[in-house]
Amino acid sequence: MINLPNPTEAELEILQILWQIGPCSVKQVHGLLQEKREVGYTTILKQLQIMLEKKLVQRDESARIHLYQATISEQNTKEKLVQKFVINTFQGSSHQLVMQVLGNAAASASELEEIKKLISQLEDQDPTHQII
Amino acid sequence: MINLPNPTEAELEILQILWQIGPCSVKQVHGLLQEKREVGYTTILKQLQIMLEKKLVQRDESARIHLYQATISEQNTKEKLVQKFVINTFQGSSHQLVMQVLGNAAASASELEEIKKLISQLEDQDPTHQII
DNA sequence: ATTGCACTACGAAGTTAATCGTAGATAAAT
DNA sequence: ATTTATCTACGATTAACTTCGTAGTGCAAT
Repeated sequence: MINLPNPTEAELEILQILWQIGPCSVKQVHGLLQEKREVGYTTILKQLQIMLEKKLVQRDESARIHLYQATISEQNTKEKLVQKFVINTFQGSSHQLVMQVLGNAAASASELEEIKKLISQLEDQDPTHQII
Repeated sequence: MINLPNPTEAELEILQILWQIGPCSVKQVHGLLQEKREVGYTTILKQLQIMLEKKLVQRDESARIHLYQATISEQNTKEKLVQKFVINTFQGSSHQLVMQVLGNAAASASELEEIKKLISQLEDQDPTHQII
């Protein structure tokens, strides 16, 4: 379990697709991205090749059309990205980040409900188990 | 009120200092950063000059030692950075981000208390005022 | 078998970020 | 007035990201 580099912005965009859909051909990935923005086919091909070098994805070459799939998990990757973001932007205080998000881009009632539920669960745990 | 570019990582590091301390000389900024990591004096000087071009900071040149201060507010800047991060990483769902942070890097009891208080306030507002 | 299509490989260019060295200018100290 | 220390200005370098064009390869269809 070596530590792979965090994905870049463009790489993350591709990973989101792979996480959602599963193993994909270049054509598939390109097709889905194309719906959002103009981008060349070989651009995506090259990105996937680079991601392969970085071991962010692996590929099945058994068929002529290679299939790519993510080697890093969505959950774990996002955790790391959040962690880095919190350090850069909020000097490590994830609490500050939460307050920011809740305060400004608030949530709908049902979403607040969900968050409250999660907080209750957290409070039921060992209260000395402070992670922040 | 033109829209300035988001600060880069290195720029944000400097801005945090300016926000915290107020107007600073290059020497001051460098001194504080030096406590955290090895970095050359002219690196910081150059950064501040670039940030000046980008209008992220302004400077007082009346004395020989120039004093730099942020032109963009901490609150507004962080809002934009969070927004961009949420789009890139959580496809725009800030709710997902909050759940992630609360779930993984949980908070201390007092911090959860604070968050709960904020949620109550939000719930007391017009419930149709959904922003997410 | 030949032609055409779809896919991969590879190289190259354009950008932006980040870092630092050298040189020049100003003030302070002798 | 020289020398020394402190700042600023500017250029150059390096590395990473992103993008795409061209070329080559192999399958498929005539």
